[in-house]
Amino acid sequence: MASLGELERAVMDLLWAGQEAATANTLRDQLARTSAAQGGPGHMGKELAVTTVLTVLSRLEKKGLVERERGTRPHRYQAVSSRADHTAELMHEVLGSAPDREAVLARFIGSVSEGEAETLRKLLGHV
Amino acid sequence: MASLGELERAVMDLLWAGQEAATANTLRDQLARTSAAQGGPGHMGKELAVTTVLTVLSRLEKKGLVERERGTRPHRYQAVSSRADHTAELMHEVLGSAPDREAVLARFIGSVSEGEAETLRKLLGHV
DNA sequence: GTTGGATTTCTACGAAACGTAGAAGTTTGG
DNA sequence: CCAAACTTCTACGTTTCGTAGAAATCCAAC
Repeated sequence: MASLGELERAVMDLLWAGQEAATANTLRDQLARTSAAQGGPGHMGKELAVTTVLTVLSRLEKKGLVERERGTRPHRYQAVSSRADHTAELMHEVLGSAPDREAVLARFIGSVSEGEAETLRKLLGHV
Repeated sequence: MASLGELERAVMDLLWAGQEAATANTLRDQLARTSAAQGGPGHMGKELAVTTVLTVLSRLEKKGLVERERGTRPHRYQAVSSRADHTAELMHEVLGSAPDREAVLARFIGSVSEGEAETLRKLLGHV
């Protein structure tokens, strides 16, 4: 239940990018803009129905990725955890399903850039 | 296109576990046994139709996870890459989609057991 | 306090993925 | 050549996701 659809991911990207909680309407507008940016100059951003955005937000809420403030009238939505946290969690999920964790880590480390290897060394305390 | 269904994963687990390439029939029998083991003593392993297994194998082949020898008459199937390789690749996929790779790695490392941290230090050359 | 516009919830439909397998076609040992 | 084994084709039910209209709800202004 971890993977996201295309639109779900786009919404999460917006929520992760913005610091404030956002409303469905705001998100719909931002989605139009970002899709326009991706589609090129001539490609006008497609306006989704606000109900579409709300449906997606509800699904994301059910998945535990988003929470909403129900107090305010236009409900405000925000990501439950940061993108980095979420992605790291995903990585652990992927890793966790393996009986041979060490072997996986070995392969994983083996194909990491030198710069990132350096980062990792630092993060690991590197006594 | 990276995620697998339940049966697809069960098949991959068998292919990863066995060293030899396996036939659809073999896999069907093994699937019956392993599902019986999971289901408990009273739960007799459900025999899938061979065509079911073949369908799944074809789908896995299309996904690039499995290859088959077409020469032999009962085709023989095997995993394209080891589970460790595959899982590590998945981890890179998850990580790759993030613009803030370092932050993700930080979170990831932060929630790794001390034993594994030690393993990682060794793997990283630990100069 | 009623009403209209904004907002949310409910319901729904089409496409794709997956579990499942019968029907039909192909291959091969005898 | 033929039957048994094997593979491919076709198909259906379920779940997930993009998409959104219809219905219900809420609040501000009158």
